Amino acid sequence: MPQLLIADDHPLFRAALRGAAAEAVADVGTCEAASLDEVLAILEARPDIDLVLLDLHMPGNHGLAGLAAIRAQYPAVAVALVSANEDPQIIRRALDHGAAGYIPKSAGLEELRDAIRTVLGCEEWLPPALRPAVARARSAPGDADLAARLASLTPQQFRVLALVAQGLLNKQIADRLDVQERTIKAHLSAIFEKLGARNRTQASVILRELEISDPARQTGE
Amino acid sequence: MPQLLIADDHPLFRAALRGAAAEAVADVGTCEAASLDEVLAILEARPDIDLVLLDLHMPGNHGLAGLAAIRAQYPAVAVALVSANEDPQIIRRALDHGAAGYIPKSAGLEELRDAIRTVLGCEEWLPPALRPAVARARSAPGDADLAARLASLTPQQFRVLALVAQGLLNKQIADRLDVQERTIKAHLSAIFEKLGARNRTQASVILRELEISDPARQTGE
DNA sequence: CGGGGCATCGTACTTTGGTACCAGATCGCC
DNA sequence: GGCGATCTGGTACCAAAGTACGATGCCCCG
Repeated sequence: MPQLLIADDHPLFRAALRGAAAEAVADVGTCEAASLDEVLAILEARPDIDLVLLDLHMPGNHGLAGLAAIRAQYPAVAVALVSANEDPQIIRRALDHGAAGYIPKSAGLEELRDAIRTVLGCEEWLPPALRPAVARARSAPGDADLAARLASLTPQQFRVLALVAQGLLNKQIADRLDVQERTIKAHLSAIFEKLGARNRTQASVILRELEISDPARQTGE
Repeated sequence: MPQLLIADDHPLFRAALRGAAAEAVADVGTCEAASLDEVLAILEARPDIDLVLLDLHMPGNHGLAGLAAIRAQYPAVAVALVSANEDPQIIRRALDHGAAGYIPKSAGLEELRDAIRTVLGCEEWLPPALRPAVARARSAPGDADLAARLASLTPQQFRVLALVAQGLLNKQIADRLDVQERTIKAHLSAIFEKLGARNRTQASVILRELEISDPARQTGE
């Protein structure tokens, strides 16, 4: 019985996704989250989750940071993004960062069902209308590389990086994760090595590059 | 003779703004820039600039960072933002951060002329259609505070902060600004004090909060 | 002319960050 | 069982960051 986590801050839209999932797959279990923190907490508590439907823009998740966090901490979980944005460049970036699918909020019920079924079957799904454009879209320079670097982080390393990017001291991070400061230092050395950074500030910059994904540049002008 | 700096990465739109400015004010001098770096270079070279028309989204300037940079480094220069985004919340934030006006790209020639005249006369200008909505919009919590803190930075301190946020070492920043490392440390202590940060990473986080202002998030859902 | 803000730099010190080299424990997998 | 990856930690050392006293000169403004 496949387990689905629906992450969106709009209750109505969550209900719509839940309905589509129930119609798409027999005996599907669903749970819901309204913020990125909730998503990570649920994933931690329930290792049986197979798929996350993740809103690109929800509290705690601006851009691709949430996707990268889930991919790094729970590599076995598939993530399909849900967003109003239909820019092929953004979709390209999402796929580069390991998204299993990309569902526009403008999708109809039929498309929604198809998408959920496909992604649960471990296949990639894109809106049919956008497939050619996405195929044409070039990956952002260095973006695939960035994705590979971030994906190479172990779950614990990703948590450390996230706390570093908030400006915490090593000691504070150690307390938060319930380990010794020495261990944090070990993780950080590995993180710098993998990301090609030379100090914590540069590593923070790299992580924050995911948070921008600036749709306005392409669509807003 | 008022001096105007037009900052937009689209040559056609620069031409339109230049034309409107010429019609709006007799004997106006204009120059142009296509990136934030150019803007700052021109402001450095020409202290006679009175007003900058600044695109919200141009190379090197994603969001309000460019506005804050100009306000901190050249407090005497007025800055009017130009953007396709018409979200009252964003406009509110821009005003909180010291913008002299906000010109939507959908504005007609008549509005454009009016806007340039008004702002050059040291008065605030907003698109008439949006004035009530902006007046109603509450400032983002802590945003006015953030603006005050950033505005209290001296020009040199702002440059130091910008370099810190890129992950540079104190020594590298010192070389870049052609001073001793000790001086950078002095600036950083002052910056931490003003921003309420306790280390360089936290200061970077504060600076990067300006880079968001993501139109698609508010309008696209 | 005095005061204040700004920028510059000096010495000495403490704290934090980061590296080098190392090793035990666990777990999944071939 | 053996292998590799991950997480954990220990000692030691050096570099960088940040603080605490200080100081000089400049420029603007009342």
